[in-house]
Amino acid sequence: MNVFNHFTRILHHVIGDLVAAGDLPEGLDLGPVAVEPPRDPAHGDIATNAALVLARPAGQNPRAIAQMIAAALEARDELSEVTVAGPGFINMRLTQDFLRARVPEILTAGTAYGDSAMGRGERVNVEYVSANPTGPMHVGHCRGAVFGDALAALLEKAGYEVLREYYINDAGAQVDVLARSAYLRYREALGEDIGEIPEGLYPGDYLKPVGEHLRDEFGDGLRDKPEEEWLPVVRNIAVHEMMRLIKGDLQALGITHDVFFSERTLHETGRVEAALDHLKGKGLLYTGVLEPPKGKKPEDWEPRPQLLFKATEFGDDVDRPVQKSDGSWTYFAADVAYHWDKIERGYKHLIDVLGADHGGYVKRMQAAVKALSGGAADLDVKICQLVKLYRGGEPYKMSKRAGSFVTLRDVVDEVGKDVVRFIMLTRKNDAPLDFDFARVTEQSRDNPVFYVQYAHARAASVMRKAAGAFPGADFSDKALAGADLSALDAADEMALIRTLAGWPRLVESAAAAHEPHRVAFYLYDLAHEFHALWNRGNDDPSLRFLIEEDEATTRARLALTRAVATVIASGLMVLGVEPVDELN
RNA sequence: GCGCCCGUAGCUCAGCUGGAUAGAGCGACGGCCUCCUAAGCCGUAGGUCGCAGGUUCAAAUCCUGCCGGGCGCGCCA
Repeated sequence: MNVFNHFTRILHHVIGDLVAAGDLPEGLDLGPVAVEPPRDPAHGDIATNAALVLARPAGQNPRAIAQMIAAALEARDELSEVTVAGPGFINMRLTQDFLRARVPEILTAGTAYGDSAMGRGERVNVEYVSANPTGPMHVGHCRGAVFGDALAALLEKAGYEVLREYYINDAGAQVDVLARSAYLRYREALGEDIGEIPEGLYPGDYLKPVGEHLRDEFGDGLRDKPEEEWLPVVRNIAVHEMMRLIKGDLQALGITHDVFFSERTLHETGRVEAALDHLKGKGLLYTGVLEPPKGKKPEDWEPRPQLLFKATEFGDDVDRPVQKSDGSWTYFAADVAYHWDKIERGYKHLIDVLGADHGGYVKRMQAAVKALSGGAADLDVKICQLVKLYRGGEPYKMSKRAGSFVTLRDVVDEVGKDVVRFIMLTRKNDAPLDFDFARVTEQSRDNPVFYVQYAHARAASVMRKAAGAFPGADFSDKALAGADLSALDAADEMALIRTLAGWPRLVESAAAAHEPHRVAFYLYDLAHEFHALWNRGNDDPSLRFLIEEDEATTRARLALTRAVATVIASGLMVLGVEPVDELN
């Protein structure tokens, strides 16, 4: 149950009754009415601004409205206290029984606790990673990869039907470069001395196996052919091999996509022309001359008529070219076709996860989606800022030219997938992130992954001890869900339950905002509360979870412990991190 | 020059889409292990929420203008 949605419905009923009784006017907009936890817990468990936002449209004093609403709410037996505070806030306090009832709810639901129907099964297309198929993934890619994957899982938890998609940029000049680089490795595999890899080609060793693969398949059959003949063949194989590499890298991070969409197929099947025709049919394509950007005029700039999309009609700053001077389509044109394809597949909600260098791309793509769908589809573009690498506080230098860039695989091998995933989500996506190898492998308290894992492991530890202390007792979740919880009454125990009860709301708000990092922060806070409760037992043994001479109290506390572990596991599942029962 | 993002404690960052007295970690200082994992907990210190206006019952949050940083700006993807 989302407690806040529950009381939103109750509040709407109360207001409806007041309208029916003539105490409030009809036609009030309840949209701005918020039911949320007060910032200061001393104010209660639930607060609403209803009286404040209704005062003006109702033409009444906010405190007077608040009094009427509060009087009606006092009849609810979930609430132990209803007060009007300040300018007209209504503060509510939940009864202990209502809060305690969340514990069996969690134990019964298991990690499905927090699942929401908010998405109503609506389909969402999430495109992420989409790294160029020219080599293994490097660290720069892994933030977007983890972010997209966690966002997809979060949306699923919130009740959406999610498709995870990867766009393969296999049509541009860079895959021709890849092909030439692979061809060189092919000649090398045939025994030729190729010397230094020329400037402009990819120098990495990862192309050597591709060269050997080509040799094994074709012998020397490609060696004396002209480039126009071997290039398409080599390119296809090289791209395929690079995608195998990338998929392996992604798997190391625990990421799988449902659809790998090839840019090349858009060109080969005429989908680009079709999409542009579609725009042309709406009168949104024209031939025109663009102004050069002021202050940063390219040397070789010359005014040139070109085919433009009227992006300015949909909020962009300038109209955008879809055709290059040699007649081929721009990357944008293909992307227009790609997004049109998504729309035609029935997706009304599109999300693109892109790197920071694509920031300037957002408006034109949103304009295109608006134009293509006639406003029926929306596109949210999540920009992931750069990850700066450190080792022990020192910036970690990378040289792409020397081929010494850090691969995603290096990072995962060194610190583990769970650490990489969690750390990538400890910043908002649009804030830069520092990643320090030394710190995240240290397993110290400033490493949030281990902090959260430790809480989960401690919970598991208590359960192990309990089984030994009470031989024959049934401490299964099913049994604990039926436990008498009246022993749970301390302020910090109730506070912990409140936090647990906030998980469904957090799922919904994080999903609505497309912000999976909120899950990571929530788990950190939850772990902190649990650690604090745990340590209370160090000062006062009667407050420990296991009281050997009091099974009833023990059962109640174990139920709470399992509820904490369950919600942590539920959250970690969204982040794609394995909960552990022991640390080392 | 234009667009987008960012600016919150010494450092790294949250702040629940406008709520009440702005929070956490690190760093500093001081406490807590014969006892469920001290990889933990508790306390102290630290703030003109970049600056100035505006919107309203209420602004770190929304609007405008500046200041500072990042990314981008036709034939790279």
